[in-house]
Formats: sequence, C-alpha cells, structure tokens
Amino acid sequence: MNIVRVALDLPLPRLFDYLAPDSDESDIGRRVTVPFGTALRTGVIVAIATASEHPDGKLKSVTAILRDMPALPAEWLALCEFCARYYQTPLGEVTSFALPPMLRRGKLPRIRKPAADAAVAPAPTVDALPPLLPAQQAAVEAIAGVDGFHTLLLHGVTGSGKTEVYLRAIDAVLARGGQALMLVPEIALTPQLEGRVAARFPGAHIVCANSGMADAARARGFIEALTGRAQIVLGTRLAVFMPMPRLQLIVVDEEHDASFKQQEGLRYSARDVAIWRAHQLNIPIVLGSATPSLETFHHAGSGRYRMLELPERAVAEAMPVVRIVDTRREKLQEGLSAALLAGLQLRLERGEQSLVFLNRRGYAPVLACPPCGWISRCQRCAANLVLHLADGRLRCHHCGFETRVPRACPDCGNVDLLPFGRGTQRLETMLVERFPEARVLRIDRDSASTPKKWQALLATIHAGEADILVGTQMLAKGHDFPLLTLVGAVGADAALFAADFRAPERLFAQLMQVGGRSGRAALPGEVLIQTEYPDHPLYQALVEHDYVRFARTQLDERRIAGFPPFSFQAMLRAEARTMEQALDFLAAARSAAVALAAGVTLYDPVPMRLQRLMTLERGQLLVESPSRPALQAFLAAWMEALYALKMPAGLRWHLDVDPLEF
DNA sequence: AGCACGCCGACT
DNA sequence: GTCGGCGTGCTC
Repeated sequence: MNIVRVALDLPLPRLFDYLAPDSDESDIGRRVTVPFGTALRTGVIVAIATASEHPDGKLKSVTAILRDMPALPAEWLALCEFCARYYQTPLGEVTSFALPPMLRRGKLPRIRKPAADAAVAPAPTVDALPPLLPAQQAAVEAIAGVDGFHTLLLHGVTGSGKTEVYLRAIDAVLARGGQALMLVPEIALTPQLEGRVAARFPGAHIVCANSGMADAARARGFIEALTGRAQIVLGTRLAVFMPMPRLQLIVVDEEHDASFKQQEGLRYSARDVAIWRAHQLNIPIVLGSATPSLETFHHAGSGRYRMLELPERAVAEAMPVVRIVDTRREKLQEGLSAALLAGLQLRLERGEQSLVFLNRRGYAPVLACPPCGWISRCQRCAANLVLHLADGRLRCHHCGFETRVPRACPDCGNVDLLPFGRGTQRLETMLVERFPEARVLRIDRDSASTPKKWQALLATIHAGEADILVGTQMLAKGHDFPLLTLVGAVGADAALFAADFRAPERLFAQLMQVGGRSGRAALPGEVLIQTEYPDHPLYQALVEHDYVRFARTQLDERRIAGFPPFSFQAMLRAEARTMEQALDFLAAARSAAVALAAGVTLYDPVPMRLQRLMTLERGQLLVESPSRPALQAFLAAWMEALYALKMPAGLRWHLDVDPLEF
C-alpha cells in the first residue's frame, strides 16, 4: 500500500503519514489535502513509503493530491529540509513559509494568458553598455571565471558601480539560458531596481517576490520561477525560497543588512540560506556591500570567500569629505552645533540641499513631570511613550499603543510637562524657526507612512523643492539626491556604547551609507558627524573612509571576546505572564541542556533588554560554541528535550539560531 | 497551533 | 438543572 509522508504547518517536529493508493514517486513535492483531526489541511508530500511507523489501521487516507501545478523539485525540498534542520523548525512550518500564501492554502492563481514572448526585444549589445572601470571589469571577469560553487564578496562604496557588475554577471547567465536570483534588503528598493533591470534586459522575463505583493501575483511569480519561465527573480529575503530549476547565479545586494534576518516565525538569514543554496547547486554567489558584515569580511580575509574590490566611485566623483564635530565644549542649539548650522546656512545660500540625520522619530523620546517624577510610560511594555507633538499623541514604538498628550500630569496635576530628548519632529520644528526661509522636509516612518506619501516626498526632493531634509535611516538606502551636498549626523554616539556587540558595526554601516547620499553629481559632498567622542576609532575610520581598518579592529575585539564570527550562537527566548515564569522555564531548559552541552557554553537566563512587550514578560538564554557542528548537534538534542518538557499555560518560547538581536 | 474532551461555578 | 471557564492531550 502506498503511503505519503506529509509536511503539515504545525509546531510539531514530525511528518504525518497518509494512505494514498494512487500515488507514485512523481507526487513527491506536490501539495496535498488531508484530513487532520476534525479539519482538512494542506501540506506538502515530502516522501513516498510502503510502510509507516504509525500504528497500522490508524492511517487516514489523503483527500486529494493537487496535481494542478508542477511538483516542487527535490532541490527545493532539500533547501527546506536544510532550514528545518539548521533553524530547528518543523519541516511543515518551513515548507508552508516558503510557499506563497495562496499555494499554501491549496489554491492556484488564475494564469495570465501567455505573454507574447516571441517578440522579444534584444538586450543591449555590449558596446551599447556603459564602459566599465578596470576594477569593475576585473570583478565581472572574476565572476565569469568561477566554476561551480564560490562565494564572492563585491566590496565597493556607494556609487562604485556594484549594480553594473551584477547586471553583467546576470547577462552572462541569461546568455547561457540560466536563471538568476537577486536579493535586496527592502521592499521599497525593489520597484526601483526592477525598473533598472527591466530596462537593461528588455526581453527578459523578470519576476518580483516580496511580502507586499498581492496574493495572486506572488503565487503567479512563484509558478513562473518553478516552470523556468522567469529568467530573473528579484526580491527581498523570502525570494531565497523561490524554486528555480535552472538557477545559475545568486546575488545578495547590501549583504550586511539586518533585514535579511527574519526576526519572527522562521528566524532565517536569507544571506546564509542563499550561500547554502549556491553550495547545494554548485553555482557562484555574489555578496555586495560597502560595509560587509564582519562574518563575511572575516571569510573574505581567510580566503574562504573571494574578495573583489571596487575602490573608487565609478562616476568619477570624489568621496564626500567627512568631518568630526567635537560637541563636548560647545553649547548646542537644540542639539545642533555651530558648524552644522553654518553648513546648513551655506547650502541654503548656494541653493543646495542638506540632510540632518537622526535615527529617532517623534518629537521627544519621553514626556516628564519634573516636580513629581512622572514620565510617560507604556502600560503594556517596559518602554517610554514617545511624544508625537505633530498629532498631539503619546505613542509606544514597540506595541503601537497611543493616547492623547495629557494636559496635566496624571499623577500630580502639574501642567508644565516637559519633553526630554530629541526626535526628528523636534529638529524639524527647530530648523523651521531657525531658517524661516528654508523649506524643511521631514522624512521618517510617520511622514512617509504609505508608499504614496513616500513617493511624493521623494518627488519633492528630486524636484529641488526642499532645502533641508530631516530624516531617519529611511533616507540612507538606495536613493540618489543629486542636489544634496551636506549630511549632518546627530545623536550617533548612543550606538557607540550600546550593550549589543554589533552596534558599532551597524553604526559604521549606517553613517557610511547616509554619508554616501551626499555629493553624487557634480557637487562635492560633505559629512559632519557630531560627537562627544571625536577620537573614537570608529569615527576616525569614517573620516578616512577606511572600512577595512575599522573591520579589522572590530574583528580583533571579537576574537578576544570570543564573539561571532569566532563563535556560533543561539538564543532561547521565552515569554510569559510573569518574568518569574519565563526565567523558570529558561532555567529548566538550561538544566535539561547541561548533560547535552559538550563543547557548548550555556549562559544564565536573563530578562530581555525590552523586558515586557504587549504585557508579556520576556527572558532569554544564550548558548555559544566555537564549533558550528557542535552547536548544531547540541541544539537538535536540546530541542527534543524541550518538546518533552511540560509547559506552564501561557508560556511561549522559540529558538533563534545566529541571533542578531540581544 | 487548533480542537476536542472534561470536570467545577452562576444563570434561566 | 444547563452554559461555559480554560486545563491537558492528541493530531498520521
């Protein structure tokens, strides 16, 4: 009797067997509807068997094998199996996540009538393309010369021409009849990139994949990738799961970007999964960045990855001049130094644009009543409510709770409540007063809350209808502002001494990226960084545009501290009604781990940095090993023990492998 | 995760 | 006497 083994979307680390008399090997990789408990569910057939471990006679029969689209290929299943193993997640949860929601539910999109593919416009010939700089040429040749699996790090600053290198490499793949996959950090960047790729490959079939797409479009793209009709797939992290039978090249742009790591559900790193996939398929993968993650840089240094350098800006512009503004001795005006104010004034006079970068939205991080000590706190989280004066509200940036700004202190009735600290709204207000003739534009998640508003803001900037921009990191990525010649970074120091050991790495990348916005056309750019630590090596390295020196000192520190990439980590997190419950569970989990933890360090359970979120108390337990296989073996055994552990009601836990957040 | 079964409080 | 609270146990 034929039996199918089915991966179902359940938090249970096992497969479910069903009778399926009319099934055969060709059904592996097909979706299937099965009776489960009282309901019907859709899963994926991952194997065919003739016998089951499950007590015979207790097997139910499959309701229907969905043969309405090609089966998912073995490589795709192997990719999901790898993720299930590596991230300690049940296979059914992985396959379910990797499928577009519509296919997951057992449905199919309406298939568009086949486009007139026959009338394909030819791609531009090589001599019609922009000429390559020697370094770009060398990079293109290096990628073309790779035989089989190799990870290449394309290291080059903003404007050094990384995208052109990707496009040439993709061109070569298309010429061989292959498929190429390109991952980018953010949804906001895909339309822009899609435009450029489509213009470059007018006849090519390009498919996008990101979570913002309509259900049917995403499912359609998935099927087009699966059938091989799509030649190029462009997308955010989830695109790494697109089935592509003729995949020959993977590109991960801005590989250092934290958004490649999913922070909920299946906590995968799309960059790492992409590397595994390239290895599986024996094809090259190109990681691009101006500020590679230290993990990647380390591997490039050890020779495991090949480093390709793009040293100068391709468009023959000088790099922006970076200056450090020492604010220790100075009386700042609403947080801005005399040097920055003078710089803004100068750009105004010249009719150029400036950007003040502050990575904190709202008017002020907290509202307080000095006489009685009341401060605006979230009821549900261990966090302050941020003052948003523009719409008269107090908001929790963690859970979304909001309320009107009180007229008087809720505790003592005092009407003189004071905002403490500074956000983008407050800077905007100050700049409007200080430069009444200037058109000040604030760009943050509040002012650019929808794609439409964001596009409108971008259009205003490009039309030269703004003089001073005030913005968060939203502005740092991907966009060219030809009139922008000054970037001032305010409040950067906060990240310098943060508890998270990756904070300096992120700060460096962020400042490098936002600094790269200035001076991209004929106008030279200037970057002013306000700090109370002008001698900090991080800032010194920025002045010299010396990522490599910064990365080396960081790596030295990591080596001494035994942090990644010199160790491998996993974080067990728990949330419960009380912190005691959460920490008790983690302590029990730790006890269960002791006997299994050969070559693995178990730390003590501690409250998370944001202790309470949405009324749930949260704790975490870090485990670490110098050996990835040792850590993996431990995690597998540990999870088995944890599934057997009895859980108090209301307690939830998850494991985060290679965590980025601490 | 659902969803059923199961044994104890305040309503017609 | 019933509706319903959510504790625990199972799902091929």
